[in-house]
Amino acid sequence: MSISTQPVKGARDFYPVDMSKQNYIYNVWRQACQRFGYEEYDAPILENTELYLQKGSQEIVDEQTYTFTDRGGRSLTIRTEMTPSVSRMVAGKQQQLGYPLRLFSIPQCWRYERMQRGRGREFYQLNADIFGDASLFGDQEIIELSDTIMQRFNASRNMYSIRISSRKLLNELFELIGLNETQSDSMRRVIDGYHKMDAAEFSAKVDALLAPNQRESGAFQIMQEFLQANAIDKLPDAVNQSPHAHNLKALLLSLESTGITNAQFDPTIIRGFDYYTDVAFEVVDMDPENNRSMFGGGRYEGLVGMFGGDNITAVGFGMGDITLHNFLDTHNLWPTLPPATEVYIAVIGDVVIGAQGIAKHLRDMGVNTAIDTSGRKLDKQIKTAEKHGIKYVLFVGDNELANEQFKLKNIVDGTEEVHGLERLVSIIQDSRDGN
RNA sequence: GCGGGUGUAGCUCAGUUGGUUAGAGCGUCUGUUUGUGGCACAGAAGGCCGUGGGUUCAAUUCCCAUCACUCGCCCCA
Repeated sequence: MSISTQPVKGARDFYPVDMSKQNYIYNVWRQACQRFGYEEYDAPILENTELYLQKGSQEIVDEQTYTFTDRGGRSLTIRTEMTPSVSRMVAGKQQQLGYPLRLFSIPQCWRYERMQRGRGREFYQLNADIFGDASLFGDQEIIELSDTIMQRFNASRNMYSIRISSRKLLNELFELIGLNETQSDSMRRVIDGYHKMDAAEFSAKVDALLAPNQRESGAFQIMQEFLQANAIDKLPDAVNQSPHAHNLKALLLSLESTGITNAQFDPTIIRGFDYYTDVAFEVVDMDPENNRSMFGGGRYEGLVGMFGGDNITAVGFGMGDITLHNFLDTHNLWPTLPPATEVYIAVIGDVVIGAQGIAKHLRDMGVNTAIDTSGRKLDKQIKTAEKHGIKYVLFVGDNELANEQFKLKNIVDGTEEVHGLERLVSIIQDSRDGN
């Protein structure tokens, strides 16, 4: 019985080809965030389990996390998301950090999920947040950053849609029709599944959670009217003039004025996380084959305050790499990602030491260079270069070393050129931005 | 938690209505080619047919169990 070559269930191996895709994603994320003035941070992958137990979410910790007891008897949990950690960090140095504080990170996270398409257990998730800016401009900026990232992945506006809602508006509505805490929770769940049910099922579920007097006072009609509002100006009269509705209108207007034409009000946006308190949004893939919510975020006002000290409002979003992979796959948006190695030196005969000198020379001139010291036959050396996707092979033998003229072969188009090293380096440099 | 599918060569998969030495393509290695890959030709290596049990003269094939992988539903802080 031999040891399995498979990674742990739900975990991922990144061979070089996969890693270059990951790095492409990380680079787009990082550059977009930095362009908006966000600073990178990181936190440990392990946290005290209590960090995730704040909302009485024992069940979630038990069933969907990697939790274990360490040698010191502490209960630790591998992070399932970054928001609790970053809130902890901000709370820990809240007097020293300047506000508004813009932070981003690309953490590896783990959830003990049941496996299915588009859902592994290990994932990487961009997290970007603004702390200490309560204005609507913060919400706007976070959504604009999300959108910019989609644009940088070469998505066009008909490929995705930004759906925006407001917890506070929803709560106002619940209050208006007289729902208590329990009823509100149930109602949120019904709304969350609104698109998956037909009218009869919906009315049955709503009826089930309403008290008779609420039913008579027209609560059902108001809910229905609200959920059918596919634009912000179609809200029911009852909440149409509320300050939260005004905020949403202002937000949508300002987004549109920055060119984001694919943002719209969507009353069914709930977000699974219950720490969101106000504006919440989701970015949805419009492809009929992959029509699903990809990522989202919103404002959360209570997390930093949990650690004692002052509360600090925050707005942010999280974007996972797996759903992004699906998006780039279905819309065919992956660019060609050449390997970092630019030149592969094929050694002819017994001149490895001389060839190493050439390799050093190339490296000193800024060319990423690998050398074949295997002593294998020339055709095998070329084949290895091809297999690794390396564009150029440089041949080094006795003659070349003697007269300092080298043959550079372009494996992609088969052309060959013989020059001195300086000239060859400039050819390589010229080809970098081209193909 | 519920339901479906699949386990045969490094990879993708055939196949055996139960019967001697188990098949293909791709890949790998060798050679044609002792200084030039992709094409072609010739050859080679590589399999407890997932694991355990049962039926049988005989099981990779049929039956049961088990494990692994996989897809969908539920869930998704």
